[in-house]
Amino acid sequence: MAVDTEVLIDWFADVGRDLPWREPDCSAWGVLVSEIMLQQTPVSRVQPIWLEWMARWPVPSALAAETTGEVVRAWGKLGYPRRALRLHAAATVIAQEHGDVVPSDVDTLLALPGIGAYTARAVAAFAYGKRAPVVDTNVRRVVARAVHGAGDAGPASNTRDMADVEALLPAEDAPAAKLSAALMELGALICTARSPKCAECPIYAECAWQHNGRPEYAGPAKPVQKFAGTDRQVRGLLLDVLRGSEGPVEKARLDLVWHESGQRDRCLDSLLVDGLLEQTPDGLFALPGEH
DNA sequence: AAGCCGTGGTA
DNA sequence: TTACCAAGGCT
Repeated sequence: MAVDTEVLIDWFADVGRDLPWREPDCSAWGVLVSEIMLQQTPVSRVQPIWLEWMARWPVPSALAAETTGEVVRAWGKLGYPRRALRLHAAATVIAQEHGDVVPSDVDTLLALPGIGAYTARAVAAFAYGKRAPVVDTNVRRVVARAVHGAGDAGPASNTRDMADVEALLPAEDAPAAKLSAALMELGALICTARSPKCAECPIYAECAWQHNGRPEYAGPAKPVQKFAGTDRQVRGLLLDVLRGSEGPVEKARLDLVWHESGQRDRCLDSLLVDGLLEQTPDGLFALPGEH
């Protein structure tokens, strides 16, 4: 067997990080907020913001009562600020339709904005101790190596990836949820993308990748996202002006952040369309609700 | 379903 | 320095 469930669960209990959203008294809301923030953003950058949010908005209805502009401002530089809008929208639905209680059912979670296949199951498992295949980039890499003997995971295939993990999960809810956390932690701490620490791996002896002689990744090349010069960069620069200002600003101020006017205006428009910015009646630009 | 959506750390 | 990487989701 390529994955020794009990060994992994014990390993996680031993060396798993003491992250605040893993504390036994952390609410399901706290878990949900952490999962959204952690989408594509490292733990070290999420932790301080998460602590601020929990102190300020301890329940979904508290966040829902804020303007989206204030939420975007508090999101800071975590990146992908549309996540903040979706979390605000999810909090609103939870407050209004679910009695301010984060749902525990995967399908109900999936219906909320910003919650996809990973996050829905992560909340079910980590907040409610349910058995659900939690598949993120770490787990995909661990399974690719330990189970399939490959150097890394190929392109994601939701159905197949979840079936792979499902097959590893113990039958009972509690140990299954523990294993889900352990698989993620193994990928984050040991079975990393670059320079995996195989000498410290709790399942080294059973790992199919080791048995295969640690072959290099042989799948299709993974697309590399550019950043410099993209709309993503320009949108970030524009939004950063508003995050750093008390109130609305004139367009001339925004024009300073990027030289190419066509791209600049396209990005400004897309921010308005997304609801990350608003235009005031007198033509200034502001975070939504902050004027 | 391939590409877009931020930001910063690391090798 | 460039390139890769980081608890994805949406269209």
